[in-house]
Amino acid sequence: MRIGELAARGGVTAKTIRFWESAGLLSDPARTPSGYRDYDAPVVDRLRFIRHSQTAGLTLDEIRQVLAITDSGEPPCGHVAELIHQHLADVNQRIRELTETRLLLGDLAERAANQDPDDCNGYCAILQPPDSRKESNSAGTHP
Amino acid sequence: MRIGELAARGGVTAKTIRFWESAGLLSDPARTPSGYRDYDAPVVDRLRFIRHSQTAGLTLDEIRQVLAITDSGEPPCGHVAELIHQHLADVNQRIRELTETRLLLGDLAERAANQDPDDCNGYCAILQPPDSRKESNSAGTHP
DNA sequence: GTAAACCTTCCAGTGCAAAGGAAGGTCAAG
DNA sequence: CTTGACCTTCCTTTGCACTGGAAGGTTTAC
Repeated sequence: MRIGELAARGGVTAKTIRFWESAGLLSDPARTPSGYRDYDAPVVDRLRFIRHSQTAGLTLDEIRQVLAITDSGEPPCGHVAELIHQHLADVNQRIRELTETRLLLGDLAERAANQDPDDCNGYCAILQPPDSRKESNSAGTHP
Repeated sequence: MRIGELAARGGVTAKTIRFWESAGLLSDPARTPSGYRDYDAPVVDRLRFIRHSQTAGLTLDEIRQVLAITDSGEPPCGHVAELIHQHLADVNQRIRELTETRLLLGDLAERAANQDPDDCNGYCAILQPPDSRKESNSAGTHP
């Protein structure tokens, strides 16, 4: 199978396959006499594996490491479990941050709804940090 | 005040200030006779405003637009409200995605805990997509 | 008087994960 | 025989927000 068909079957572009190859996620494929890449069917599974691992939040570099261990014949379970726990922690942290951001945005949206434009002395009052709204503002650059 | 002091007061680096200036978020400051940037105290507020807007999820380009409107003397409330609602939607979407990822990772972590390395025929069984571990074929690849 | 700390401009690089395009070679159908 | 789809390598660009470094000028402290 040539790269176009593999790309279609794996749900990626040919560009992406060449890129993954150059990044060490795919080993150098066989070539036809004319130099075209010639793939076996199982490579489709490998592509799926990579995409699935991406969905789980692993970077290409981490996926590359897991694949290298897998390819060595060693079961990568310990390494993978470690990566997963690390990512679980990262994702939880990111969710916490975003939840905080959402609260902030909700507050801003509410404020935007009852904002009198005349109160925007200095910088837009909607976007002012809370601690600089309670005092009279000192910002006044108004070119 | 020179750039170093402003940086310290604004909680950013001097490099960042020059970058923001080049990106149009800060107007060209006055200069000392020797060419050093010479800032007024209110610029600290502007830095804070930028950082706070970043926390709210706005890009530098969007912040630049809001600041341009503010600097024009026009109240940017409508524009800002629109940006905020857009970002609220983005953040909610991102949280949904991450929550899904967390579920997936939790599942993977659990699987990793009771994984027999011998079951890793082919690729690491922990990271296999569910539909290739079972017979059931529910095609549901999501971004 | 000198050394350190600070400032200037300009150019290049980082990280991630590709996408875009140029210049050319190959393959199958009509 | 020609068209056009597909393939090759190599190089550049994207987006975002900086960060690093070189080469030089200025200010401040001792």
